[in-house]
Amino acid sequence: FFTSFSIRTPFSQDLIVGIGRTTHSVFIFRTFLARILFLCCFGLSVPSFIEQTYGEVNQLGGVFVNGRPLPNAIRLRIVELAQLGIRPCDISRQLRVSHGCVSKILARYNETGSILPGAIGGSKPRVTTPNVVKNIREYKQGDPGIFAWEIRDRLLADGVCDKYNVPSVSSISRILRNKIGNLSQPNQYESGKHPPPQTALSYNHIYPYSYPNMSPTGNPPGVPVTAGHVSLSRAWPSAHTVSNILGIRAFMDPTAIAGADGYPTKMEDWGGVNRTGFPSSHGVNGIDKSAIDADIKYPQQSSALSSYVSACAYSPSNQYGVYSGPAGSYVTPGHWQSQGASLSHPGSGMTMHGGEIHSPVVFKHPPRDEDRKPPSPLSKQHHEALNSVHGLSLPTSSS
DNA sequence: GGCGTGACGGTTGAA
DNA sequence: ACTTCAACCGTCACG
Repeated sequence: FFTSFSIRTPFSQDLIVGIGRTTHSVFIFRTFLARILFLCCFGLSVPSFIEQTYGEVNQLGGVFVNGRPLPNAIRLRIVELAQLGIRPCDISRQLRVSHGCVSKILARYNETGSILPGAIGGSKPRVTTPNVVKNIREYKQGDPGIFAWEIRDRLLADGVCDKYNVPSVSSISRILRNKIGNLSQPNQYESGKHPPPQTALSYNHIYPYSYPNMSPTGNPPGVPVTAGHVSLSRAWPSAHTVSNILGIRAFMDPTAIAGADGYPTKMEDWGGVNRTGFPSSHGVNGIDKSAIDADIKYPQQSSALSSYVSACAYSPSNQYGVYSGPAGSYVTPGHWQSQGASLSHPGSGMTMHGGEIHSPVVFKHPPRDEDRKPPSPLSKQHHEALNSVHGLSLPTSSS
């Protein structure tokens, strides 16, 4: 079979050699080594070179970076072409992106109105926020014999949590064990003991961030620096307590008794834990740094895509690497800027213009029937318009 | 032949 | 500074 691979010099665009039948990392790697040798010969730094030139070629001859999202420009193009009535299979061939990817991007766009990929990496917002821990502590203080499942029920009943972000019973048990300690035991050993200074640290010693609902003292409103932090954490039972005999770490390890305030407030007071709750943290003002970064790293990208970029989850470094374009170089520097694409979202009826990268636009809208109807066959005018606008050579027959 | 879907190998970033 | 882990990615192959 044939394998396509790319050759790149630091001074030129990639040259795609051959027509791909399958991805063949060996050739990529061989080229990779050749590039390193090349650069070493010219005294260029390898690291900067490495970060720019990895990538693979798919069966269609398109270049992609495994694990990384397609550039926004390509994502935008996929949506544009779909709106012009081009079938996904034709888009796939035209842009040399796998049809699975085209399908996925279009499905996501129809659902969310955004062309952006989801948030990559990170962790789910924690459910054991300081407020939750505080309530758990109060429940435990009020009823030292309360069971974890009862606490869970009370968190729900009191509206502290909803069914989506209520901690599991095991989480509550862990909180009781590690962060609250055994409240049912009297703190008979507390008197006269002074805690290590580090136990009194507030959030901001470790998480010096400021959050909208966080007071300058590092304590969230409504979560005062209370007994759990001060008195409970400073109970140091003797080595002869049942807890110590049983080897419960919370009593032996000062760091395990940080108390509720030991939590970072970064994720506190999440309204919900579903993934769609993430976006605002990444892009409070719609198009955030991430999108801008992406544009910087993909100079071929269009500023017009901003209008497709909702404030959805999007990690700042979500896109990098080299998309030298597929073999056909369907994306060339400057092309996107110059196309002046004026595109309307089917649901929003908005018109897209270039140079509006800072405008936050959220396209979330209920899917409409006309959004999902099968595209009408391309008219000749459509073809001509598309060719003139995008510089694409579209197939004249639909299949 | 078109398309939805899941496995796969990969990246990312909070914990 | 490093590791872990669960999110995401696009490709590929299958039905």
